[in-house]
Amino acid sequence: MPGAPGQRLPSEERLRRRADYLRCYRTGRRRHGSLAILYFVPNQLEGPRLGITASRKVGKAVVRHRLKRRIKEIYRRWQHRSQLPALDLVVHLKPEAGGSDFPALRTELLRLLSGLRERRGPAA
RNA sequence: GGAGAGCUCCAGGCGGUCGCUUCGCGCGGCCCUCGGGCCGGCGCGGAGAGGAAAGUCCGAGCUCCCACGGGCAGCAGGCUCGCUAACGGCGAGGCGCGGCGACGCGACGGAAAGUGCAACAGAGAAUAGACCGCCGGGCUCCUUCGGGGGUCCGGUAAGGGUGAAACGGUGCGGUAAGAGCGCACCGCUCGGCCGGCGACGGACGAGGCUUGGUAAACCCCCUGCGGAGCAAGACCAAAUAGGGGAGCGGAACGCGGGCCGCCCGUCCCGCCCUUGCGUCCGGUUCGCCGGGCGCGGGGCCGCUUCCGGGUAGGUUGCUCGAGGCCGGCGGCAACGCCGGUCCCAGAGGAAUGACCGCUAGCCGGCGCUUUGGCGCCGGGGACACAGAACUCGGCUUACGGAGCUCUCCGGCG
RNA sequence: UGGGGCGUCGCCAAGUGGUAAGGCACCAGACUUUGGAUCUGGCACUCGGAGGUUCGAAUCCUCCCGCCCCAA
Repeated sequence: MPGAPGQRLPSEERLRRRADYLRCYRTGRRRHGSLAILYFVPNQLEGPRLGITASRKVGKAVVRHRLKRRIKEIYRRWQHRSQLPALDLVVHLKPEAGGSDFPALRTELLRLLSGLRERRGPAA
C-alpha cells in the first residue's frame, strides 16, 4: 500500500456540530444494516464529511469509543472514498454492534457505503 | 501438601506500515519599528490514558454571586491523641466483638432532661407482677391421729412455666417460707489515690443495688457548614429580532414607581390625557353643556443614523502541581524538613486506532528426575477491569498477575 | 455537572417496624354433552443485591446494581 494521499482524515472531514447531525437525521436519507444505520445528506462543501454516533445502549465508554475509532479507521482506509460526492454521513451504531469484531464491522460498513458511490452518476 | 492472614509491586516488551492530536526545528508566503510577528502547507524529530481515568460518596484549591453582626431552622460528623490545605481520610492507641491463630471488624457521646414504642405468648412488659407452686393463719370435711382435702385471708419473687427481654449473678448463712435481710466473690454506682497528654487502666474504700431495652424512634449535648459550579468565569463578536439616543414625517396619543443580573412586555399602584356608562351638583334655548365621584376601555407608528447589552461561533480558563523521582535527617507511624534532579496527555461530536513479525506467561504431548524441577516438540500469543474532560487529597466499587513475610492443619525425615 | 424518582408472584400493583392485600394470568376441582361464563381452592426459597441496627426489617441505616426522568 503506497502512501496514497487519500488515506488521511483530518478533522475538517468530520461532522463536528450538533446542528449538522440533526440536519442529517431530519432531512437525510438512510440505509439500515444489522449493526448500524447510515444517514446521509448532500452538503455545500468540497467533499464528504463523516460523523459517528453511539448511544449508551451500545455499551460502556470503552466499547463505544473503540467502535468509533474502528469505524473511523475503516472509512479512512476505504479505497473508493475519493469517489464519494459531497455528502454528510452519520453512522449510527445499533446496540447489536457492541459485541462485534473488526472484520464484521468492516463488511457491514463497506456494504452500506458501496451504494452511495453508485448514486453519484445520476445525481450529476 | 492443603487452608488462610498481612504488605508491596506490575498493568507487557522490541521492531515495522498506514493514520490522529500536540510541541519543537527547518523550508515557503505575508507584514515589519529589522527585535520579530502572523498564516497555512510539506519534511524531520519528540510526547500522547488509569490503578482504578469509573461511581460521583466526602474534603480542598480555583472562579463567580451574595454578605454588617448574631440567632433559629436544616444538613453532616460523633472513643482518644496525632497527621494534613482540608476531610466522613490516614497513623498510633484505648475499649468492645469475631477468629484455634496470623489478624479482622466496629454510626464507639447521652436512656437519673423529656416524649414515645414493644405484635404473639405470659399472672405480670416498666408506677412490676401472685397463674401453678411454697409458707402461716381462720372456717369446714375426712382420718389409720402422722396427717390429708376444700375454701377464705395474708406472706413470699427462691422454684415451675411464657417470652427477644421478667427489676443484679453464684454460693453460704438466715427464715414459717422467702427476700441484699446479712456475708464472701463477681458485676454496678460513688469517692479520692496511682499510671497515662488523653481515651482508659490498676489497686483501695464506701454503698447494699438504686437507673431493663430501643436514640440507624422523636430528641438532648458537642463540633462543623453562605450559595453555585470550568456548561464556573474572562475576552472578541455575525445574521435576525429587540433596547436606548438624535434627526425627519404622520397622529388625539405617557410619565413615574413596585423591579435587586440587564432590557422589554405582562401585572399592580399613583398622576396626566382621552373616551363609554352610572350617579350627584350647577347652568339650560329642554336638544344638551360644564364640573365632581364610581366602574370600565385606550394612550404610538414609519424611515435614517449612532450607541450599548447579547445569541450562534471563536479565543481563553488549560495544565508547574498541597507535582514526580533520588538521597539525608526527625518521628513507632501517618507525615514533616532539607538538598539534588526531572517536565511527564491536554482533547473539545472529543486525539491513543487498525494491521504484521519476534518474544516470555499459558495450554497439550513426550523424555529425564527422590521431590523441587529441567529439556524437546506442537499450539497459542496480551487477553482482566476499564478510556483523561478544570486540578488535587481520599473513600467505595470492578478486575488480571507476580513477589515477600506470617498463621493453622496434615504428611515425610 | 447538579438534582429527583422507581425496583414487591409471569403482568399490574397495595403495604412505610409485628411476620406479605387485591386484580389479571396460570393450575386443580365443581357445574356443563363439550367449551365459555360462574363458584371453590391453590399459586412470593432471598420484597433488586450485600452488610448492619432491632427481640423482630419489604419498611430504618450504609454501600453497591439496574432502569427512568429533570435542569444547564
